[in-house]
Amino acid sequence: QLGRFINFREDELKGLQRLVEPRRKVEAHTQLTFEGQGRQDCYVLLEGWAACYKLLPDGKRQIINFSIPGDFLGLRSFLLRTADHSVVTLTQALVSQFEQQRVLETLEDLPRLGAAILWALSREEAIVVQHLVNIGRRTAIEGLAHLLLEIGQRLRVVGLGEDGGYACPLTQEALADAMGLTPIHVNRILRQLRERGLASLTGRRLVIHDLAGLRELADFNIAYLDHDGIKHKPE
Amino acid sequence: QLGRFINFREDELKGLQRLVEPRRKVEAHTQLTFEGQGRQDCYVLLEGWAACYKLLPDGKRQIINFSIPGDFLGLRSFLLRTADHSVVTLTQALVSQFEQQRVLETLEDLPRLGAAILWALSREEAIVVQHLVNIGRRTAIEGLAHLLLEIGQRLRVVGLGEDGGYACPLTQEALADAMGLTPIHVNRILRQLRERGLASLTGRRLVIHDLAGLRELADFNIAYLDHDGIKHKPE
DNA sequence: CGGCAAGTTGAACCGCCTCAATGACGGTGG
DNA sequence: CCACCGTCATTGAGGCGGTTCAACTTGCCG
Repeated sequence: QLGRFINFREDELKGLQRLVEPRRKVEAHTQLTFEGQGRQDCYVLLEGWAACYKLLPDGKRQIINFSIPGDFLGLRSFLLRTADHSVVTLTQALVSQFEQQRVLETLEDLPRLGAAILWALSREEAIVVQHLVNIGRRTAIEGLAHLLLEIGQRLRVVGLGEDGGYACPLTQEALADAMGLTPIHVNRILRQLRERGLASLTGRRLVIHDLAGLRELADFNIAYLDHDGIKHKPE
Repeated sequence: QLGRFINFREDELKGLQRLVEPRRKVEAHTQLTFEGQGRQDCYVLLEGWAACYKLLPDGKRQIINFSIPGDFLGLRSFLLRTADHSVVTLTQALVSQFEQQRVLETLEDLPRLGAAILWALSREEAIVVQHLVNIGRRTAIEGLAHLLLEIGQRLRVVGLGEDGGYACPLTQEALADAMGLTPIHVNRILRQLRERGLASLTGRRLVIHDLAGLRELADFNIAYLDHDGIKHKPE
């Protein structure tokens, strides 16, 4: 995945591989990291879906973003003293773990790897920023449309999206926690999308009936996801 | 500012200094970067306040975060192909500019500098994530209280905050665009904060009357800002 | 067949928005 | 020195989007 940013040299690939510990299979609904924990490792999600979220004292949950295969998990608080969020799997998943200390050591030898991670983090933040706009300044239907389009595009980049839809294990409750809404309202918004002939989410699968219409509604600009790093500008 | 993360060596400081171009004085309400622009430089804000935001087609504005002295401007889209946001100054300001190309070259020689930037970016993202929670899952008064506390704490870290309040040039409109509300509603919420004896924002200055009460209301946990990098864990 | 998680629908309520008007302040020019 | 102006703050009345509470359905799995 990082390879989308720069073309790695041999030694860089080797260094990267040394970092990755054996893969681990994980059940659905398992906590991978907890908010507030001190020592933090970072994962790469190889298969399955996960969500990164924060909890409030009264039990409300805000999902920061959804992770699909190829994404980092916990990259954000990797260098911070305490994790600022929790991560939970949404489906069965396959992950591999990085150790903080070893990554830091490797970074000193392979500076270009650091730049690649910097790029990945920037992209992740661009996604979070879009969610902020979704919640803050878009109506429920616009924001939800945007979210569904974004996920579709990200899936396509890693080869998991087909035209016209994708397998989507997100429950209405998960979507609600991501959008700052109630599951009940998400249900009604999904119905609106269906009745308008734009998209329908039924039985773990999203079908897009009118891509152009959805994009127009959501004001979806692909630029923040489409980049493949600065490969286009070789050093 | 980056020095809060690691203790730099001599050569690293020198390399850092070579990167920084002459300081530039900028008027209030000047655009520093535009969403969608291709070539991007990155700034450090030395004096004054700025805001980073996105615009929607219908003219609505979402402020992503506020920048105070010591913050990077545009760090997030530094490595992305197109800027995902705009930056505008809110007051008169003093900035110095980095050039993308030269930073990338320097990173190869000084890998620890890369780690420090990675840390700064992580911290910035943690702030954005808090805003997401403010807007998504907190009520208007809780979220606003949280935002005001966060700014106060950040100011204190750079030596600009006094106990009991701080100079705050944010208009109610700016606060509204940050919180996903209308200026009118921000006004009413500020009144509530005043009437509850928690804090009052009048004439470019925020006075905090009951810090503990505010923190309780906002569920403010300082951890996401308090860290000073991994200095505590020398390599 | 029983049980649980997720989805669906209705009715009443409230937080925040919209539209509209007024007030307070600092700057500018006559 | 005052009249004028633009920007920001303040307040009211009415409406909409989204919530809350509650009930019922559907689908899956043992």
